[in-house]
Amino acid sequence: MNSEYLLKEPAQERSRQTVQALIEATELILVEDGWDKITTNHVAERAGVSIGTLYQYFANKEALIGLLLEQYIEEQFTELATRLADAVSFDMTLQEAVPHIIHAMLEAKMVRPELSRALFTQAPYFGQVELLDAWNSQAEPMVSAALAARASEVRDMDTDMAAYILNNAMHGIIHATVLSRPELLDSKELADEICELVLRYLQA
Amino acid sequence: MNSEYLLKEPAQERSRQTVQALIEATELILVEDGWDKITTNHVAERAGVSIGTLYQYFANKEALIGLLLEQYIEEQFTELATRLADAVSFDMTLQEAVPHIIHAMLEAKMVRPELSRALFTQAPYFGQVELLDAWNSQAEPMVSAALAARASEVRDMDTDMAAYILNNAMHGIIHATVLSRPELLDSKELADEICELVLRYLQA
DNA sequence: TGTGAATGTGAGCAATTGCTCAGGTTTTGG
DNA sequence: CCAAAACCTGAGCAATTGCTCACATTCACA
Repeated sequence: MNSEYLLKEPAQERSRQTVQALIEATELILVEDGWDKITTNHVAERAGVSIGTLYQYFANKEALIGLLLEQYIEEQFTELATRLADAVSFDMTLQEAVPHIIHAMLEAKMVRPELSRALFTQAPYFGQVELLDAWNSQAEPMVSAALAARASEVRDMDTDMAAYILNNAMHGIIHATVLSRPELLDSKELADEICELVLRYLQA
Repeated sequence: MNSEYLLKEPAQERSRQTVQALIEATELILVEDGWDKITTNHVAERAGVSIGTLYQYFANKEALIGLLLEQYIEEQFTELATRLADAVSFDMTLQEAVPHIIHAMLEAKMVRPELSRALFTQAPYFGQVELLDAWNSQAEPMVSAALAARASEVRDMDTDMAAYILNNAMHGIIHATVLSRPELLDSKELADEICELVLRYLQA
């Protein structure tokens, strides 16, 4: 718990569950009924909680969605980080490491796919651009640093620009796939082709 | 005029202008005040038209946005098609043609950038996935065919898959740039790097 | 010039929204 | 045990929403 989106920190276990119930109700309504069915009254009712209680922890409707998003993005990020830590080590060659990374990213997107999809199809991006920026401001330097560290294996390049390109190209592909071709997400064909794109871009 | 989003076809010039005024008011409100300020009353008022008139041509709020989107996407598409027809011919090599195409796509995105941005940051994707699919169902076969026609210049590949990858990778980059780094849109650096990505992916 | 079709009006309704507040219940800690 | 803090309740208000309908105006054209 603890977030800029919370009006006050729940101190007891009871209230911590209340807040979580509210977030889960928000998610459920978003996934099942869509963005414009998310109303404070509706969320409170679905969470089995009074509307007054909702307003003790959330300043307004936006805060509710803000916290849901924050949690989702953090989950995605740690999900990815875990898989990377498991599968990638520095004695791998670039040709070995890239497929693992691609695979990890595709797998991360398959966690809670309904929420992934709902977020992208239903949510107005209002206020989310900053969150995407926040994601990129974490991911891009990591990629850039990784590329710099492997300078001997890749062509001479502006690693910041390359990280920007790779990051957004991959997101574009994955994003489109989640939306329109979810069945492709765990296909070897797609993963292989993304690897091709990335490796060819990097190779000397 | 004439669209599935129109409740009835405006027959006289007067009503054609009314419908256009409503669409423009919708766009103005979206760009200036944001998605959730688009209310039928508000749109009608801003268009200088009675609310009753609005409901003679549009079944509901969604139709209003639907038509705006339809017009925007068509505009983007013809914009791109024109630039491509102007700049790309078949006696160009792949290395010559690709930069022109990239340039055309970046330039197309710079038309009505405020609307581009507003659409992506403000609009719930509800009902837009189909429109993106529609775009892709036009663009992907074109790219795929172009690749097939240049089979001698590119590596052996599944041209459908390659078109899918390239299309969405490019959109991912351009999309992110419109949102967070609009000043990069007409930079040579970005265009060059995208060319590098595409050409390296295609080359034998 | 007259008549029907096309177009336009706007007060206002039924429903919904975000949110408040005065007061009740539960938990904590001394 | 008890008081203060933490937590919870839900009726209901002010504002807004999408939308209707009875009626007025303008147009095409015979």
